[in-house]
Amino acid sequence: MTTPSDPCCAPEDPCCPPAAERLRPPLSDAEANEELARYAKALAHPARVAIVRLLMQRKTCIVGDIVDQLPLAQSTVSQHLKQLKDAGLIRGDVDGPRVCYCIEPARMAGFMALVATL
Amino acid sequence: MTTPSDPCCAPEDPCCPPAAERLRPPLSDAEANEELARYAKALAHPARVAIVRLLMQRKTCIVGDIVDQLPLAQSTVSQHLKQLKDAGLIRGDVDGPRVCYCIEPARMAGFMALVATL
DNA sequence: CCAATTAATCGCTAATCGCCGATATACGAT
DNA sequence: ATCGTATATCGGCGATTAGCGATTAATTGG
Repeated sequence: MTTPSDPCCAPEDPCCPPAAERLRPPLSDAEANEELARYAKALAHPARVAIVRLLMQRKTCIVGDIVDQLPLAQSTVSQHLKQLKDAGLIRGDVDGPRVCYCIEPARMAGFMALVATL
Repeated sequence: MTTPSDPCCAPEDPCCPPAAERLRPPLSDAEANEELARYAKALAHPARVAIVRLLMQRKTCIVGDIVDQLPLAQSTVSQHLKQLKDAGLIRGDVDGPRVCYCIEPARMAGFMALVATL
């Protein structure tokens, strides 16, 4: 079994390759703009930037620990997590009564690549 | 006089160093998050991404040409330009009856640097 | 099975965004 | 001085965001 202290996104589960990697059709100019805008929108709030940074630091995906790190109500943090997840930048895995979030490295790399094209 | 065809942000006016370069005090973690969020918010719309890309391509800062490139009303484009300007990513110089916008390279580099810290 | 814990979702409010047409402002040309 | 062009700003509309407390759903421990 997986160790209870590091339940999801463990080393043996690299946290990304499963389904997300599509072929990336060339991606037209307008599409690239929309995709970059979507990522940027996901990061357009300090709390969400903080969450992403937190998840980048602790490889182990945290849960309600995120709530403790932010001066916001649990429901508000949950909404921010949802936005990041909808944008594809993070992923949430259910682990018993709690949920572990972790970065989607490929998406993050895609975002950085798009920023670099500016 | 400057050539009428390339009125502002001309090579002899590098378009950035005048006033914007402050000392950049170390910038705390929370401040970095807020700054990154501000930049991201400015780019959180496809039209604004398109504007930035346009300004990066044509070194000569364009004017209402931007309006012609976008499927939006003049007033709407003006609003987007204002948001980019307020975020510090672009600069607008009055040139007679028209206004020339151009990238603020230092700010753009700052944004990319912040993204790289994620 | 029941209680406790965790996270997501549901209203709700206030604020902001995105869009537009219309109006105001600034400037050059006549 | 006036007209025309080029931008910015205003007012208004519907949609979205950000925040919260309260509630619900899921799961574990007793």
